Amino acid sequence: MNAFSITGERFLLTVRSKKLDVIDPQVTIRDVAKLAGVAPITVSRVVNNLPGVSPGTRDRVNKAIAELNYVPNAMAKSLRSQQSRTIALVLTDITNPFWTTVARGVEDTAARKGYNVIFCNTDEDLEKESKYINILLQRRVDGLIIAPSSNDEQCLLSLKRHNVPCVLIDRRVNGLKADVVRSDSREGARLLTQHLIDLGHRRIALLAGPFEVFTSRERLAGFLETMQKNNIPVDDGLIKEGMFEEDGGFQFAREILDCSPRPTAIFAANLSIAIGALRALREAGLRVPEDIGLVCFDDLPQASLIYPFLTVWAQRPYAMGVAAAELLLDRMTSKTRRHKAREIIIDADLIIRKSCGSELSRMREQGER
Amino acid sequence: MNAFSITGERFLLTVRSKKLDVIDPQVTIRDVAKLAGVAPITVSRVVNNLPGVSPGTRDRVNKAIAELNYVPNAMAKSLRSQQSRTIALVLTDITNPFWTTVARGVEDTAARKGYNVIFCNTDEDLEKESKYINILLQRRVDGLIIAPSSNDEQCLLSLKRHNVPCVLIDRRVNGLKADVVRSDSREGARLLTQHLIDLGHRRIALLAGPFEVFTSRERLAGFLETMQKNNIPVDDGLIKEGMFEEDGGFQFAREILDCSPRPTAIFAANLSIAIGALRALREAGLRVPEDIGLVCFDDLPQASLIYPFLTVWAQRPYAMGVAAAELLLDRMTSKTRRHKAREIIIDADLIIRKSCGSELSRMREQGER
DNA sequence: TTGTACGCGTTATCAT
DNA sequence: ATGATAACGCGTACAA
Repeated sequence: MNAFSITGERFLLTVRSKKLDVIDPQVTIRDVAKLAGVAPITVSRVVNNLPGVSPGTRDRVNKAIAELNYVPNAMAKSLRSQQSRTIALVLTDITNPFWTTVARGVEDTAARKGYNVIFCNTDEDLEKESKYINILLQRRVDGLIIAPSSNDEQCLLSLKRHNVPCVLIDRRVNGLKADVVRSDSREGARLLTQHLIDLGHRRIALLAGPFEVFTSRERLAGFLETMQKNNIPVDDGLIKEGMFEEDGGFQFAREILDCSPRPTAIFAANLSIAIGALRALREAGLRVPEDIGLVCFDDLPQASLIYPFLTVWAQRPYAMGVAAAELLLDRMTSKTRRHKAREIIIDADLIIRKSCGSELSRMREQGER
Repeated sequence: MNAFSITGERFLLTVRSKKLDVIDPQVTIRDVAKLAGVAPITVSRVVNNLPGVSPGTRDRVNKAIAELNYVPNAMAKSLRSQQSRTIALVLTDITNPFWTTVARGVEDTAARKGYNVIFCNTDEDLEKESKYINILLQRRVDGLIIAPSSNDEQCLLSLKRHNVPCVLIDRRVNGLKADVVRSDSREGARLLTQHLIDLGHRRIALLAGPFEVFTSRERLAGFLETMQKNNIPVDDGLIKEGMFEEDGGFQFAREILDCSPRPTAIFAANLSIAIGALRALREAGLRVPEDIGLVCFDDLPQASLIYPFLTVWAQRPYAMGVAAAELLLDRMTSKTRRHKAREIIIDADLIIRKSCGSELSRMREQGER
């Protein structure tokens, strides 16, 4: 190697590059130092705006940086500093408008504080989830926000073991003491159910999400509580457990329409399910709310326009994303990693659009009794 | 330091950790090696499933890994291997269903090949864009997929300079020779316009996106071409340039409704604009398509249900995401970085939902002439 | 104000 | 089959 030093550093550099099979030579802090005639550490000080560099030197260094198009290597920096300035967002499906908006909240917040976001879709699949977590652990993400796809705490425990700050979003995991940002699903379910009951509905179908998921159980609980409180018997045949997906909503709505007496209203556990159900209703020639009531969780910005009839429990996914990211960043930067788990409940709104029960459905129901 | 060696490595390890102010000691390949009684490189071989390790040794190493909960450090690996196994996705707004779906396509494809995805929202803001690109350059992402927010090639040139493979998605940048994955906006605009014309419309308003954006110009071009081809004069007052956002659509639609004679149809450059316009139309008490025609770019999975009246040019964002990721990964892994730029055009479909011109609007138009 | 020496956790290279 | 050594690019600790 020393033989090359006669020809100067640039040549040596090229040789090194060839060995690594890279076409463009990586310009390192050392190259800049050489060109500016200073030590690497001085360049480091300039790049990071640290004190202790004379204006003249600073200038020379900056010129060298510009000339060489030097871009600091964040990976090397991370290796040294033991922080990647990266967080991960693990959710079920970015395609769902709810998660999309959460993601935007997280990214905005992270970016503001100088963090980048890696996102992962688990599709509610535990295997994918644990695979991702493993990878993220290897990546040494500084923290992660996750919507756990089940109650299995295994994956999450491995995060704890490795001391990776973690915020659960939207869902709690039973028995796991961890930070959570969510909205009050039980309360939402209570209000939606009560709304239907107030409109005169008694036979109400629940198209639920997977009970493996906390949020889903909460919605079920809120529904049952409220039915009970109003002394309305619950027909188990009208409770369907499925994925938080459109196809399930479609399928179940169909099945439910075959029940007799037919339910006069449907409570969909989220918007996807509601949309699927809506498809089935249209197919059956039923109008909402004239012929059958429909309420659900989640909203869309354009919902008033698109679904002028749909009463919803509108969570605030953007706020949830922001809150989760802020809590996480807080955990990451706080000196002490020992702390009590926090649970942040983000407000949500009951948005009542048109009455979901009409005279018609009320009459029909009375006839059924 | 040597003083501690009497007490064994574990203690030494703890001491080091204290210095770094980390609670949980980082378990390194060396710790595993010590415990298994082998050299670090041997552990490396086991972890990476390389040959040249006897079954017995492999076993001992695996046991040590399990006991210590060793997780390889991907940053160190990256530093060494000069690849981060990370790609970036830079788009305007993940909240837009079109981009959401692109993102999903990209992530699925990347994950399949062992890459993670960092996503960034530029909001069509050049400053944000170049800031992100700079950060991603520092991060040494192995490649990036970007929807450029303008025709400014500066940011992108810096990518070229540093030899970072890059695929443009949805939009070309004039004068920049680069890989692109997009759909044929001009053709889509032609077909949508012709569709309106065939229905008898002659006064058609165009609510366009920013002409700074390639896609937007293409849609304008297709519109103009088709009008011209049909010998229909174009009223400049009926062409509005705005963002690809709902509020603009709302605003412009209002303005356009004040024109006299009022246009009989609206061509919205994307779905957000169309939704905004729809709001304005409803406010004005106009129904689609009975009172006014409306067509647009982009579709939603549920569109048939939600907008049973809306004729659209349905691009295939998922396929676009997949294609972009595949092209990018291909560029990244191909030995030779010199190549001709490729342009991949992803099919799209004209989805005609109900007639967008009715007898009513045709009659009104004739009366106007 | 500026520089030297070393270590962050891996792996390529070469030697045994 | 296994290991010693060096290097990836940067920043801390300490010295000058």
